[in-house]
Amino acid sequence: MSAAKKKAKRPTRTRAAESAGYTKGEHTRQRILDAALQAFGEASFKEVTTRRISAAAEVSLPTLTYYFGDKEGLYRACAEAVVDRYRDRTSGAATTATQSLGEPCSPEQARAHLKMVIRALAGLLVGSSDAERWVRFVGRELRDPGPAFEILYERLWHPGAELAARLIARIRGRVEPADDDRIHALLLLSSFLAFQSGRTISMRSLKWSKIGSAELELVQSCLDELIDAID
Amino acid sequence: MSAAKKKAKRPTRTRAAESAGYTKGEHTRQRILDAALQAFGEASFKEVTTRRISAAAEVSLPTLTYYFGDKEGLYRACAEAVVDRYRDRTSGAATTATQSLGEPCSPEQARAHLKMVIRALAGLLVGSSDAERWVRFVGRELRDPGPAFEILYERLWHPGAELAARLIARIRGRVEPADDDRIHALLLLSSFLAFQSGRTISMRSLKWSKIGSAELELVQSCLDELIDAID
DNA sequence: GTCTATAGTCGGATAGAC
DNA sequence: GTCTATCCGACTATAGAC
Repeated sequence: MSAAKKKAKRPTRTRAAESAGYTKGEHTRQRILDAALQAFGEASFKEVTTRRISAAAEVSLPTLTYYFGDKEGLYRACAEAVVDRYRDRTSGAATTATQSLGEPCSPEQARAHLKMVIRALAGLLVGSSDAERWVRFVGRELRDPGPAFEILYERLWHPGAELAARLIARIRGRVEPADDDRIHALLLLSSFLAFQSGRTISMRSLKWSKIGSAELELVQSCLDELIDAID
Repeated sequence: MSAAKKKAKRPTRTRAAESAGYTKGEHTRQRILDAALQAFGEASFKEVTTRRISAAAEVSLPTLTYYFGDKEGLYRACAEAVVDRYRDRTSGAATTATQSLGEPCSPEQARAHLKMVIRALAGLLVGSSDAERWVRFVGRELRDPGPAFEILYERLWHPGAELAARLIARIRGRVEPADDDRIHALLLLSSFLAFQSGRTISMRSLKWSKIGSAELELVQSCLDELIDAID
């Protein structure tokens, strides 16, 4: 509860071994982070135990403390890892779309960009198996704000939602997005998020045994229809 | 973990006092249920403590055991209470729409019915303040299946999603819903659910300080647009 | 860097009095 | 019906050896 140690005591690891690329410590740290990300994808901050994470990472309990200070520090580190990895994989479509907003852009171009952004999001979820867990992690934290809310909202959700809202505004011939555009963006992103986040129910409703690229393609064409309907 | 005591030991309360309407026990039981419903609306099964519920209901801890057997029994009782109360308040629009499916029905009639069902859902959320918590409870359980998943899926979600899918099929001139119709229904209901369930983020994105009937009206007109776009 | 051992807290459930 | 008292397991975090 002491407010001072925001960044935890993050191991110094200053001297030596930087030429080798990885110190042994960095490797351990990464294993812990992976295990934590997986765990926090499946359950909430309170539900996940540090014991479970340490077991999955095959380290002892105090090792988590050594690298991340406390449970909250580990949680925040997960959020930052998600933001980074997510950025790497969607920056393409996002920056293209963002650039297009700088110059004059026809409604149809904006529409195409919006579809592209949504497709990039969806593609992310098919390509890597753990991206599915990131979505659940992010969705949960945004619905029920916890220690990582600010990180995820400011660096992930807000930029994405704002981009979508601006594209929708352009589709409608506006420059600045109005409430109406933002609500549309919110519903669009929410439905996509909910579909992924609620895989269990989606699959059960549709009698699918998995959500592969074929299934996702169907969902995407529905989303495209929704985007085509804007205006 | 013993499979036998499905219904917990539910107090007998067989004899007498049925003419008075409520025994003292029923009143206590209800207070506990209300407190539990509120708590489970705000946090998950694991996160909520029985201690907190008993404190909120102003009874001692073993009293919960007396009425509901154990924590899971209480949780399931909450789910059943939600199903019942929800049914009471939306049966109007739902049965009207369901009946319309029995007889020949034009696409435009089906579209109007679908809008009506969505509006009934939304109205439920404005009318009573605790309905908002039911939505969070239901949404959480459906996303992350727990002890009450079957109850909520079979008696709440599935009927609703199937009704929506059938109405969408009719809008498109079909009789039996195809995958495409079901996906559309899923996205529609999900976006609505997500909007409510993620109030924090919705309000922050739109810079609203509350979600009252005026705000909900805006959301509904967006949803109407989405419904108008079907076909 | 990573461990074992343990302190201190809290949660679910039960025994048994009234 | 409702309570007080209590057991026992599981959790987070820390002390200190290696």
